[in-house]
Amino acid sequence: METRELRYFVAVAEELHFGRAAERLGIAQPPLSRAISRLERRLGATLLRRTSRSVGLTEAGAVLLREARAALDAVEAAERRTRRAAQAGDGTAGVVLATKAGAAGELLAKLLDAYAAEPDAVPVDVLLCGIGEQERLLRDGRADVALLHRPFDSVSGFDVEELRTEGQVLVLPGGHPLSGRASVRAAEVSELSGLPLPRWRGRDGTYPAGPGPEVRDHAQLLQLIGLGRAAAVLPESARPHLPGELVVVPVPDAPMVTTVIAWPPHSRSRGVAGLVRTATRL
Amino acid sequence: METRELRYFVAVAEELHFGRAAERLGIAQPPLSRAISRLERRLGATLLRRTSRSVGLTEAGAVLLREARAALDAVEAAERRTRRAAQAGDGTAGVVLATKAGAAGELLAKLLDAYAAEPDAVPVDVLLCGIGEQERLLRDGRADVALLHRPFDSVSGFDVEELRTEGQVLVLPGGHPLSGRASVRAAEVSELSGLPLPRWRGRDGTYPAGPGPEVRDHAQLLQLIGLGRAAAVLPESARPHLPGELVVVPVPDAPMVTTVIAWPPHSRSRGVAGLVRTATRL
DNA sequence: CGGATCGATACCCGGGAGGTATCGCCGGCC
DNA sequence: GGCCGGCGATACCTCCCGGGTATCGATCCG
Repeated sequence: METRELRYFVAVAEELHFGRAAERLGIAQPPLSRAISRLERRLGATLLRRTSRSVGLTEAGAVLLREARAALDAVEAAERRTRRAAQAGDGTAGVVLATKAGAAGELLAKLLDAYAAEPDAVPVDVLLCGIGEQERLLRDGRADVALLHRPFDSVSGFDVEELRTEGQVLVLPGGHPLSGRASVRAAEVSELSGLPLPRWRGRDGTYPAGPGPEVRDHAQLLQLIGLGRAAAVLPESARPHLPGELVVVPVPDAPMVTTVIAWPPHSRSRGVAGLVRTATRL
Repeated sequence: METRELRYFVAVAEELHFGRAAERLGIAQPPLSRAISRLERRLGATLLRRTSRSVGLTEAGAVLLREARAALDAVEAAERRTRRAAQAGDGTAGVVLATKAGAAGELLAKLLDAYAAEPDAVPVDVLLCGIGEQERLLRDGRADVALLHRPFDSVSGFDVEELRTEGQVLVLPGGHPLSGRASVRAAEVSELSGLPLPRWRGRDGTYPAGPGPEVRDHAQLLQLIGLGRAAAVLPESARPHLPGELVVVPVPDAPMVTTVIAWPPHSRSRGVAGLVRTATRL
């Protein structure tokens, strides 16, 4: 199977419409039809169920869609990482580290400082990204290593080292009834009088249904809390970055948050290895 | 990048010789040269350093070799899993479970029994394989799920659920001086009088250097122990399968062995999901 | 210095990727 | 019910590129 065929198939499987898929691919519809037929013939499998009014995935097609996405990510990653390795001169190929904007601030600073002091350090590019974006970057090669937060981020398919585990705290606008409490139970948080929890943007760009304001990053969230329009449960380490007018109450029975450093399993380049070693010794 | 180009590059990078690589690929040498040049031009990277007498990898070439292998595995897996999903009729696509021959016997039996009793069970093909082979099978799509033993098998890049943790025991021929002992320390094992530990075959087909017989599977090993030519440290669960003339002594300070069920992160098909669910409930 | 080895280059051929035109099927609509 | 419009498949053409053979040029070796 050639990657072109996989790209074609993914386009059709996502659009469920040959015409639109062809347009998206920048080719005409007939070559696309032919390519898919040939793919089906070579695989000995029916991938799409077509009536002349609609297109649907078969069981085998659904399998190929999942697998093809993973394979295309891997190919794309190969291309990107090679390009990067080439353009930085031999030996000094930099490393791209992805991290959530507005989280893990002082840990990141300590890591970068400590690593820069290592004898064999290579340049590190830091990529600040939105919620849930790191997984994607790591998979398609735009990043080489990432700081993730379990259980929020999926680490599935990556090698990880745990760096730190911490509890969570409830962040409230000043003057809220709960703001004087020494601690709050998780159950109480879900029924906060008048203060809805925010809805984070999912990795597909949509928001889950329900009440609460739609939120894309920490800055937005903190502003909303300051305005008395929301409350949120965040890892303890967010505390130093909070503006003074917000109040913090520990939530002892909220799930623990573990910060991990993650990298694709096969890519133990010198830069990644050094960064991971430094991080675990922090 | 097309998979053909990746295959070509991997062949040359492994052989470090255009002629042999071309032969291995079943094409002539000139098209191969051209294909590699074009790949380099498109990537804007020098992948190979050629003198007319020898070929060597550049930094970027080494990166591409690692990444290309992973990408080709993913493409191959996509192809194989799709073929399998297609040939079993819709909905009842079977699952291939890889496990080490001669290990995890009764756990496997219990798992298969329990899963077969589930209402939505699909057929399970069991693939008995050699040491370290499961990782490969899982990566290139010949298997969908595997039973692995940490820390012996690498689980890097897979999703896992832990099933059982157990200690290890020393297996000796009857009549050996240590055979009467209630337990042995790990340090003592490495200096067993006259009984070398076996050398397992690595995943590349070679054996590590050192004394001790070369061993490929458990049957061979047990026979050698019976002949008084070797001793071995094995997980406790191997005990019921041992022939009567062998003696077993616990090694309390040997590393614990964890049996895990592992699967590729993106492939949570119905069959795999069910199998994993059953396994964790065992 | 001549031969052997090996990658690059030159040149040719055929298949396949891509395009346009058109067909056949089907659902909806007046 | 018949006509139209949307959509995927088919037919047919073109041209690029993957693959082949012949040969060159460099380098190492005897």
